[in-house]
Amino acid sequence: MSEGAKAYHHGNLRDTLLEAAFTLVDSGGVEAISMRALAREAGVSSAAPFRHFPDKKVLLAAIARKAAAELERKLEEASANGSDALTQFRAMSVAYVRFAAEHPTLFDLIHSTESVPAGFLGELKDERRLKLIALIIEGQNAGLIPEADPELIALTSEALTHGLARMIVDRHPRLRTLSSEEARQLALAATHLLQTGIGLS
Amino acid sequence: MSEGAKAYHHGNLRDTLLEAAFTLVDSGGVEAISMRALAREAGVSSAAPFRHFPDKKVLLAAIARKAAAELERKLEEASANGSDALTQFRAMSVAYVRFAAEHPTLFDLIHSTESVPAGFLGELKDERRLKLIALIIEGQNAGLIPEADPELIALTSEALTHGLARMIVDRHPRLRTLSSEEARQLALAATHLLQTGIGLS
DNA sequence: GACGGAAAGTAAGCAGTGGTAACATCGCGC
DNA sequence: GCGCGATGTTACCACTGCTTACTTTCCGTC
Repeated sequence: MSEGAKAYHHGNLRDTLLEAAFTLVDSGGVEAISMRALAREAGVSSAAPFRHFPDKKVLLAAIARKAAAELERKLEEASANGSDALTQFRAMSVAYVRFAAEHPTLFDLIHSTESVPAGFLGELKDERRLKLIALIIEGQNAGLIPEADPELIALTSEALTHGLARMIVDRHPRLRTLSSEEARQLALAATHLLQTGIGLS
Repeated sequence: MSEGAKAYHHGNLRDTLLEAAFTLVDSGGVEAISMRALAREAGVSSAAPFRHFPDKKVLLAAIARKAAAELERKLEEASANGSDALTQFRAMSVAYVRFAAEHPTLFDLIHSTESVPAGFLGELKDERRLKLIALIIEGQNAGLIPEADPELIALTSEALTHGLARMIVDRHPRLRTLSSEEARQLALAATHLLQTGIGLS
């Protein structure tokens, strides 16, 4: 097709829409997007998007999926740099909180019930949980982590990091206006506290 | 006004709307309500609600406020039964997670950024944080809690319980379909783990 | 008790939304 | 080269939040 004349068919509308929606959600939240606005921006009629996404929820799910993949990539990347199991474990916690601080609306979307038909994303989280448990066991075998129920340790640690992340996203009074570097420090301090224990009986 | 004839003025539209909206959100989430539907249900014209709530966000904020008050009441109630500071501290954590498990959409609304102009609710959370810190110091004075930075302990504990609550609300693969009794047990186990520590250096 | 303004309701309408149906056009495989 | 499925388009529907202009009621003041 020629450059100047706009073709009847867009070419790769699906990707264009997804990309635009992704950055819009990242910067302005879910409420910032509408099918029609996306269509307008892509220079296409308002019904066109529905050829690629049966309804809005499916679009949101696709965005969530993309965001989750991105998060997973960063977790992967973070843990890859660690030598021993414990360091990897910590690095993943920090990366998780950091992602939430840097992309709050995407983080929110990933976990919003509506957008997820409990399929792909659930599996992703499940996979990560298994990796976490594997890391813990590895750490236990290496004598770095004492013998407690790995599942409970994983769950508690997940809860702590997820909680920190959520408190940041939810603008907890103590944590609002937090840089990602501060988020890193906080995550480290909290996980350290978890690891050493408060010391109660 | 007579009983049978419907009066021009509703009488207490504001409360009626708020109540209806509250239970609707509780059972079906934020998306389940619309100004017009509420008006219809109250037997009133679609413009009437705007006499009492300037816009939808204000309505949602009012609901969030009500839900937050309810949550606070339950926390109060839970801690009132405890004898020592530590027991009260634990009871509050459990009550918090329990509320999330029982009223996920309300819990979500309370923390959703949109609905809250960072005023009343922020103060509530702040107040609770102060009470938590006070409890910790009290526990430290009584020899129940060792001498670590009370603020950090409070924040970590808050993160843990908030994280558990959120994981339940967000339908974490491991925690979906969780009864409120199971939520109680989990909260206890996790806080116990936090308190005794995993034991890492 | 009349009365006048504020409070609380109404009808009508606007712009915008998600979504559907019927029709148009393109491009690829036979 | 043609036919069909994928991908567009236009026109529409029901619905939403919200506003404007008008009406009715209540309630305090004289």
